[in-house]
Amino acid sequence: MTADGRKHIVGFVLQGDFLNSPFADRHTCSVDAISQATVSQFPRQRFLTFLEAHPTTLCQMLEDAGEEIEAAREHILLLGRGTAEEKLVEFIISWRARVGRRGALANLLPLPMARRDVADYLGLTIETVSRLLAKLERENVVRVIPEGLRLMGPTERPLLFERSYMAAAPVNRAT
Amino acid sequence: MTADGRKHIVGFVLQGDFLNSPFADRHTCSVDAISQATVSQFPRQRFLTFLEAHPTTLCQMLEDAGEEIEAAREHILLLGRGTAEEKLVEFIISWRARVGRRGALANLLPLPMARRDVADYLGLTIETVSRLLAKLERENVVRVIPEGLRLMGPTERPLLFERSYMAAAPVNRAT
DNA sequence: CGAATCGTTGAAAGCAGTCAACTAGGGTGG
DNA sequence: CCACCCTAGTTGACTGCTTTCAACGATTCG
Repeated sequence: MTADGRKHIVGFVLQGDFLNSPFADRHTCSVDAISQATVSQFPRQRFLTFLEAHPTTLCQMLEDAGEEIEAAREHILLLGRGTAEEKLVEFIISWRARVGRRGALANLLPLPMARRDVADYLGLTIETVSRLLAKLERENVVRVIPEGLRLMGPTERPLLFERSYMAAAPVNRAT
Repeated sequence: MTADGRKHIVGFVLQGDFLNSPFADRHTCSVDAISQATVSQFPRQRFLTFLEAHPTTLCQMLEDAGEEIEAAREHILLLGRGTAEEKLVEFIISWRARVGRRGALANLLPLPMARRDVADYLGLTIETVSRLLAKLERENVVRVIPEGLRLMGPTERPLLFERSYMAAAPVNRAT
């Protein structure tokens, strides 16, 4: 949250996700549970000692961190350059990709979080989210049900932000 | 970049910064040099072997990654919830904090990047950036000069987004 | 039943984007 | 040397998307 009360949600956590870095000297986010949750807590020093002795695990964590950075950049691109509708659609698609891995029914997408949370995650207002969901429903893309969404079209719809990359500029190569 | 040509700049790199993760199997961003640059390239496999043998360095990289995630979240908050003016002011302040460490003159802030780059970093248009700079100049906050900005006021101005944190919701504690 | 919260919908306002014109500086070639 | 072009940057007028403000329906809980 900002000092003046504006809130932003950084992400939604699923089973097995780490909540923060073992190096951070203070928390920079708060965490709210929106459904039944079990949290495992590791004493910092013992965890660090463990990591020191298990470089493979350490590598794994670094790799995960890299993926998180990548995801954050994707989100930055979305927040900075996407329209409200693109933001919502992208959220639906990526959320489906995440919970889909966990064996949910293909066309039934649970939305355990409130509209307020979706809005705060996408940098929108709840009214805009509500309106856009209504719009997608009119276009027969989704059906809004109390527990979440029923996806009507082919769920294979590609991400709007399929990216293209420019060739990197030539650089001086050093040792 | 998005497929349809919209661009977003993830960050500006200064001396000593790493460009990407040793684990990423492909590049997800391109890099452009906006001034004289020297780039050090490490062969992946040898670098990984080196890391494996130096857990301290590995820890350091993980710590850096954590800081980068933190910075990305800060940027996400800014892009999602800030007004255009807040974005620009926050950029000026944080940019000053970064180059200031490197011994630049206190009130002279170089802006080696183009307006276009600032706009793409903040999710704005060049016109908006230009207008806001003019506005800040009218308000005697900065003076726009060809090489960058001259900061007029006290440079100690606090970040707009000084954050406040909610108490975390109680959770079940596991082993 | 009343209160509170969540979600939806409508109307109006405002901020930033789009389109366009203009200036200034730098490089190129005649 | 100057005409020309190209790019970067600035400024203005207008549009439009999202927010804001407000009212209303649905659901839950005491």
